[in-house]
Amino acid sequence: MSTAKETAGGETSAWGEVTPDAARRLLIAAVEAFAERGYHATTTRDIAGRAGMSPAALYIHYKTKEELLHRISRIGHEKALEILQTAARREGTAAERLADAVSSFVRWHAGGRTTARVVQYELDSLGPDAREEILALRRQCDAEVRGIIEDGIASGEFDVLDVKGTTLAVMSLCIDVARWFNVDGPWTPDEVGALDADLVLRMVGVK
Amino acid sequence: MSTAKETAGGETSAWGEVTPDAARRLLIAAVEAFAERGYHATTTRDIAGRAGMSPAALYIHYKTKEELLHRISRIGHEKALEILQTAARREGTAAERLADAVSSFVRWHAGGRTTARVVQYELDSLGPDAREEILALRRQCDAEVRGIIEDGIASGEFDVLDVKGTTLAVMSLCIDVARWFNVDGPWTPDEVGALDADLVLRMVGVK
DNA sequence: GGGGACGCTAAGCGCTCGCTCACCTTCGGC
DNA sequence: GCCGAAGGTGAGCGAGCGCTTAGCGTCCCC
Repeated sequence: MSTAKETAGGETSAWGEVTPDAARRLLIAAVEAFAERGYHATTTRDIAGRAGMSPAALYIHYKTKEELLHRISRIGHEKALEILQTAARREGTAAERLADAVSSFVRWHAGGRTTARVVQYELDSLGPDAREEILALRRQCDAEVRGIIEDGIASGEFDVLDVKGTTLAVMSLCIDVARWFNVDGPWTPDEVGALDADLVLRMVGVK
Repeated sequence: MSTAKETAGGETSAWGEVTPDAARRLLIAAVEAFAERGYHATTTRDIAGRAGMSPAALYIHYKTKEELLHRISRIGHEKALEILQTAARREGTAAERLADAVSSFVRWHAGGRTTARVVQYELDSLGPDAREEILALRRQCDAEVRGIIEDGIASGEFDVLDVKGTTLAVMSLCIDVARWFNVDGPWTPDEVGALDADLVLRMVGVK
């Protein structure tokens, strides 16, 4: 549904929906800065500088520094949810859909590590209202994965003791990729995705 | 070895080695503040205030705010390594030792979530030299787990395709507990430890 | 081709940060 | 009973923070 662009690839290609051009450049600069140094260690001067603009330019397009984080977080979570929904709703067995969900979700965390880091680890830097909005999206992500696992149990494909706990463990495996994945490391995002998909199938008792 | 106190329990009980008393109180205050708000969002006035002292008192016991993080990080990593070494070197099959390592490591991350959060997620806030020192400890932790997995493969207990990748996945499962675990949630640290140990055994092909 | 909306900058405001310094207390040793 | 070390405080420094404001160029529209 919606757009049909790259799912797990380019870092900057996913922000096409942000306009005008200057606002998008600032947002991409903010993603990079937040990912490298963290939200609180990043200054508005740093963001504006990366975007090739003066510090004041930021406030033409965004009311506060926090609004930048909020926008990044919401767009990122919406993308993550879209990835999981696509995998959950496709044709195939529960095992196939779970493997698809994990591998594409992991690919997104590895390939778009810069974005994923901000999305997954800077949630607490948001104010209460914004955080609650993002948490709702995160619960939807959990629900998509739990749905697939429940399907697999119902069809007899999976052997799972604790649905909630296993769901959380699957999410852990995917999300933690954003913490350790290194672009210069020994793996490509595809390889990590395939590896983790295999491990997850083992966790739910397939094969 | 060394002390024989609680492994996964009380937050503040593990800092007995820090003296004098005022230095320990400041360090515990720093752990709490860093865990709640992050290193960069925490002020030295906040730390001193939590310890019931004036802002200047901090600099009698620590040269900089970063030295506090460094001390916390080193002691925490040493504790984590000790937990994994104890499990790796005990008697028993590879499966028993792996389950022991995962369950006690997860218990530490869940029960001591405040400390574990700082230890696992504030590494990048350290300067280059301190970070490199901590990374060496982290590599030792990985090596302990990888060792158990290799033992299990050699003895024929485990069926693992990618040793390095599987090791990383096991660590991910344990470490990510510090991100999501909630003291007021539905699980005790013991329950999460047992659940994750079971899932890890499935990942390495036991049962 | 004049005028207003838009996008942006230079300068700087008020504030809080990490950290320092001059000074004060407490206390064990002789 | 005096003395120096150890541990603490109140005040405040210079710097850098998030954000604002006054003003400048560049378009589009009629």
